[in-house]
Amino acid sequence: MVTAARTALPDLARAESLFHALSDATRLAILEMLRDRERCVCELQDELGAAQSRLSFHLRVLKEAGVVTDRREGRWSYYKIVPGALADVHDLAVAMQPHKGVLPIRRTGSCCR
Amino acid sequence: MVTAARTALPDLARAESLFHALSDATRLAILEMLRDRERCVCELQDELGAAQSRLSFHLRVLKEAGVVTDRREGRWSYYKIVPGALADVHDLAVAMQPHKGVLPIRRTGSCCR
DNA sequence: TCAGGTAATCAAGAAATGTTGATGAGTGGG
DNA sequence: CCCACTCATCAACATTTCTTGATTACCTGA
Repeated sequence: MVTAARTALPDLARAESLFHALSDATRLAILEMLRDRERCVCELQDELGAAQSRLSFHLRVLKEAGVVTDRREGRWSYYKIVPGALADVHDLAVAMQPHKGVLPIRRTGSCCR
Repeated sequence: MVTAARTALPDLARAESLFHALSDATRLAILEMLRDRERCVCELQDELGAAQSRLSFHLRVLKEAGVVTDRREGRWSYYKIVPGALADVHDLAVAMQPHKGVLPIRRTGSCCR
């Protein structure tokens, strides 16, 4: 659990869920397919060779993390990337960079306690 | 599993492991602490109020993902962020951005198959 | 209205991940 | 040499995540 305290990460839960959404091969493959245009589930199904319920599961994870949105059209659901989501990932990576001005290593006899 | 095919992600496994390393609150808290300077395990332990074996577990995940490195000094192990790792995250986020030139939605009667 | 196509949801099981407490290895002070 | 300290590793368990197959709901064309 870890209590947040003050942190450079504006929203810890958001970071967790974003990174988790991107931490799976199936989901990365989906995103790769969505990079040029939106797709319906059955297209993803065909190209990725994955079961429909499996795609539904992963699409849900992506959607709940705000990485994709869906749009219903007739029988089909079209999914596309939310560009801002990847911008957020980008920003998080920047925010997590170690500070440039490297502090001198503390040389206090004992390490802690 | 999902067969890779050609993908914009240079190394899918690397992306998976990087994002997975960042998808946990404890690990993000550790990274937050390592942002200004390196730390020994017991410092992390004290500040985060986490059991030692738990920190060891998470530090290993971060290390195997190439996000941190460790350095032994006497009894202590000091961990610090590998700056290039976050640069990689940054680059991945950029590489995954949807294409700017949005292709027209295909209007071919049937969706797929 | 009915049949077939598309996709979300569910339950059950499998697999991966995280937590805890215990043990053991290496280090260094006394 | 001994003891306390730091830390990695381990086994056992708890929890979460993923996969699969079945069911359900909805839409559309005939």
